[in-house]
Amino acid sequence: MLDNLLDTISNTIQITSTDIELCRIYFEAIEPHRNNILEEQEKKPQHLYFIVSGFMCLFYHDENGDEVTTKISGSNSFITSFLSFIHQKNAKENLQCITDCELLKISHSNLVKLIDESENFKKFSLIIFEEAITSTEIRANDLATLSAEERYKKLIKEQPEILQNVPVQQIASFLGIKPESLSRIRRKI
Amino acid sequence: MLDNLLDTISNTIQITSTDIELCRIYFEAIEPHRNNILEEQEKKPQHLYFIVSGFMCLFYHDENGDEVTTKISGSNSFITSFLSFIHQKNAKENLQCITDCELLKISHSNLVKLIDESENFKKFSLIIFEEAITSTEIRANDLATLSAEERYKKLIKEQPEILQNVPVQQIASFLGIKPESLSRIRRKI
DNA sequence: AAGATTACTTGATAAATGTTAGTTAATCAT
DNA sequence: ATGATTAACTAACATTTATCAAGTAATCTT
Repeated sequence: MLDNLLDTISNTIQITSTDIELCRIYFEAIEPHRNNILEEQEKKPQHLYFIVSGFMCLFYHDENGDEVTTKISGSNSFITSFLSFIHQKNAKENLQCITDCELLKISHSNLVKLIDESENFKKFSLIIFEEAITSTEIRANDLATLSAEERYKKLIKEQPEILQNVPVQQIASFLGIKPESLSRIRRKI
Repeated sequence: MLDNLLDTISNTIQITSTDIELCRIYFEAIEPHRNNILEEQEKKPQHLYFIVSGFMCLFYHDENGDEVTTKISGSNSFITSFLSFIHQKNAKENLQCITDCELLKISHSNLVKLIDESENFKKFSLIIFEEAITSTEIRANDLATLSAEERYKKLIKEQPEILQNVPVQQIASFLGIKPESLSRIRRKI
């Protein structure tokens, strides 16, 4: 499991054998099942998660109690309520497993230690958070400028695995449309 | 002009007379005219701006060359291409004056100094950046869950001054709709 | 395995938004 | 000030998306 993490990290930055040892110490492997909620809305996010295998999402309940999916991630990516995690404030979203997952998690305090002990991880964690923020900006701009169909096509192109692994309802919510509309778009294409 | 800045800061954190002195040193007053572009797409953002009076926006040119407005701000708020500014990378947006403006600007290197010399400003700048990110998240969620009319009503409620000061085209772009649709919504309400 | 529940699809219709084009109003340049 | 350009509004029509209701498929529970 750790190998996936190390591979992903080394795709972005150079890491030393000490860094590898630090990962071994600070990351913990867990294998939660489908539908498990690992972090909750209105609570401080405890961990940053690396997805070795499986799919996870962030969602919140709106005024009507409906679930709104704000992020969907698959293998070899990091996920948490990023901004809330960084500042250790209450999260606005729940973090949930969409499928059974193999994860590596690190607590906020251990991440602080890790960053403290390794300049490489300092750099790397900045990149992760930066990417998370950038992807939110891109989501906003896509919602503002693309039609539902264009957003769906873009999703297929960029993360095709999502189609086989994530329920239509969640994909629709993430795309900002109703499940019925997504059904229609899928049939048409 | 500095008073507006100091008032705004002290709404959020406690500041000392030393802090006030630091502001005097590091912030520079400028009065750019309507339509002036202060920071450009594909270049490193040079400054963080505090709007004493006037309105500013961030926009980018999409594939078709159309302008997409991603942020509109008025008096007593901070604006720049936040993420790019923080990491001193090329901006994805232009920063433009919508009206004639009175601004206070601080360069990236001076902000670093300011943060270094005052724990209060360190805290405060974190809050500014956090708010910028949060507002992007809210924009994305609004675009995903609200109708054009609901988004417009929300904008009226939260920033009514925008209506009198920002061209319809830019408001429409920010709301993710066509100017004609916004015209219709305005007439109806 | 059988029934109950939930997820997905389909169809008919309504509502919202986009498109095109023309008109009026506002702004700009000389 | 005047004509030229740009912005905003309006209307008719087209397209997209939502809503409601029903049917089928998949999953869960016992």
